[in-house]
Amino acid sequence: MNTHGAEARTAILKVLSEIREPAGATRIGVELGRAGINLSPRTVRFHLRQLDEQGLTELISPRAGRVISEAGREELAHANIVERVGFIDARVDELAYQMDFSFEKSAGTIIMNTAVILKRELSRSLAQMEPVFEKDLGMGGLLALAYPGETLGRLTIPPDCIGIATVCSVTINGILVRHGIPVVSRYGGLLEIRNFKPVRFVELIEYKGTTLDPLEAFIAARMTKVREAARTGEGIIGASFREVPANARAAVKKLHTRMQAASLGGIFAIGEPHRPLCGIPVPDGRTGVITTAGLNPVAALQESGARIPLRSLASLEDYARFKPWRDVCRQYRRG
Amino acid sequence: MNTHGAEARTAILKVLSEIREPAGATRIGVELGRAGINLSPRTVRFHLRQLDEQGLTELISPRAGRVISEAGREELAHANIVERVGFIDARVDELAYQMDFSFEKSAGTIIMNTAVILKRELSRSLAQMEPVFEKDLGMGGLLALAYPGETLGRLTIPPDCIGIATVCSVTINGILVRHGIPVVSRYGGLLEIRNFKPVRFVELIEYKGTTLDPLEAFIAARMTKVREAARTGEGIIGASFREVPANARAAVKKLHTRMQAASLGGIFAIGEPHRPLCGIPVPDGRTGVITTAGLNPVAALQESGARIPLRSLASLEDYARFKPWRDVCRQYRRG
DNA sequence: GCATGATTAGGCAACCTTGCCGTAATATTT
DNA sequence: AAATATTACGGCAAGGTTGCCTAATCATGC
Repeated sequence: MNTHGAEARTAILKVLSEIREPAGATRIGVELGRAGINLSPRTVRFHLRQLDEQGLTELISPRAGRVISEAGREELAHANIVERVGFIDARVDELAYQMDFSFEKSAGTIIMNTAVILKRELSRSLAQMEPVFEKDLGMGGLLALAYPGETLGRLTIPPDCIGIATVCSVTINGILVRHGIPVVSRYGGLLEIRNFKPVRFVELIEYKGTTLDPLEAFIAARMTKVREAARTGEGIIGASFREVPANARAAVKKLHTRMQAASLGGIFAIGEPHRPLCGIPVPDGRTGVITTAGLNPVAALQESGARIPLRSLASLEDYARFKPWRDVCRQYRRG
Repeated sequence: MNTHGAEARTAILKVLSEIREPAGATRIGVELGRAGINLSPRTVRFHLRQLDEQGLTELISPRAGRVISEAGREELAHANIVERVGFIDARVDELAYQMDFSFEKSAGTIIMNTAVILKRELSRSLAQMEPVFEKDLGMGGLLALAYPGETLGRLTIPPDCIGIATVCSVTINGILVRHGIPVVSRYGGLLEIRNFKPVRFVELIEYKGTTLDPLEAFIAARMTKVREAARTGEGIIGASFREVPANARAAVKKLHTRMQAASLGGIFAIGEPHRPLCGIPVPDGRTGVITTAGLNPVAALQESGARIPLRSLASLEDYARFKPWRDVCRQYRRG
């Protein structure tokens, strides 16, 4: 990406001003990556030196890196940066960065999706969702219900309705990132499965190029066949495609085991380094990872006819608020 | 885009092998652009000379350009190019290139979208669609119906159903391209309108990064407010965002007038060179163009409750098959 | 207090990208 | 047929991008 220089430099200034502490080229490079600007650390250093010469940045020490100078802030204020229109990838990274679930404490925040159904539909709805959890086609095995007047993130449940919260698969990003594994969320899509195994993606939308969550779109458009998938092992479910560094492959597998222990397992497949996974090519040095959509159980509901308002990547929520799906279902049957 | 060199060169070879005639750097650059690889003519020449040196291409004459050599074909066969997964932008360009409507003859093929409704719903459906055509929120004013057993592209109308064909806004691309104006289809989205004028895009999906037509997704997910838009002038309609060279701005305006004369007017707004249009930034040297979705009338139907199978970018169809919407509606009322 | 390891910076070199401009071959017009 | 216009090529130069490698600096552990 030959990022017309000046552009790269303002981006660097911006990062530096947001970090608020000295940073080196590596760190800055990572932050730039979040904004969709991919530059090697060396290139960042190249530009940093020019910024130094212009007096816009200052070298603190060859250990700490640089900070933005007063002149740099000035410059940044003048350079009117056209803000991006709010594409989903930004939100994904933001939420993944904010969540703070920890295995050690088995506590913290995770990212959730929400849906709202009518109170009188609850029994039928849980029955629809059960097989999806049973066959592990959702994101882990947790579920939360919210009653009228309660809130799920910024959503308040209206009278006669029930809020359903599922764990969003972006929670996986959050966990990986917290363990030092950078994750790129590439596509949301529809995954064909056969014998409960992934076969190929039939539709894809790139996170980078959409303001609407792809999974939300696919489910709202009723393009899934989650019920059938849960019943027969063949069908079409929501899934997303991520990329991790090839050398982090083992670490990801290990973390996945721990996630499963916390009922947060949602990794459906991990590819080989630089090998296409389910038809999706992977750049050199990276490995593809497929995660199942947290909304899959809700997709099953949608398929059964109801029109359900749903929101993926809704907000952060406390891990403690979620319960194993079996418990939720059992509890409801009793009460 | 620092296209790792070798990659650029194989891409050039591929273009050259598909063109089947001598071509210069400019021509090759345009073709590369279609594949999402943007290189300046000069850069293409740079690589061409290297290909010459490797004996993979051959200079015919400094007027005609180059051809691929036998060795070049060999090389190309070895370089296994991972084919892209079938993103929409490719289909857009393909269809735009294939259609051959001509103003002079007022005949030829155009690109259509299809939808299928129940026969008994026809009357109500036409009534729903009328205001949308009336207020010019669709793509032009043409419409075609197909009865059971007839076909629309590869779609055969089932018993008791009626097929509805509308003109796809990609037809505009086709017309512009045929008049030498290269068009880039950037986003499909939802456009907020006020007072029948475009205000801003509320959702966007990049054509380059999706396998599902964005408009199809938005309409199927019932995110439009076309009925309201037609009734009150305020609402949310399907629209797409295109880019044309800044210096073609006048030519586009002129062509739009002719399109309107052929009932194919669908350009909703043309921006200023390099100026953001409805919140979307435009690269230097280009101008933004907003076109209304051909499916907007069908979106109005969908909003009214029915669940309508629809397909955008369905196929080519003869211009003669379409009739002015007023005629279609009148004819149906009589019969 | 000193060795070790991690992190950062920057020199060097190779290569990619591109604007500008002059030259050459061919089409088109007069 | 000659003049003009068009189109393509490639030299030149400036600048972006990046891998490789070495030096400086700081935290940490012995």
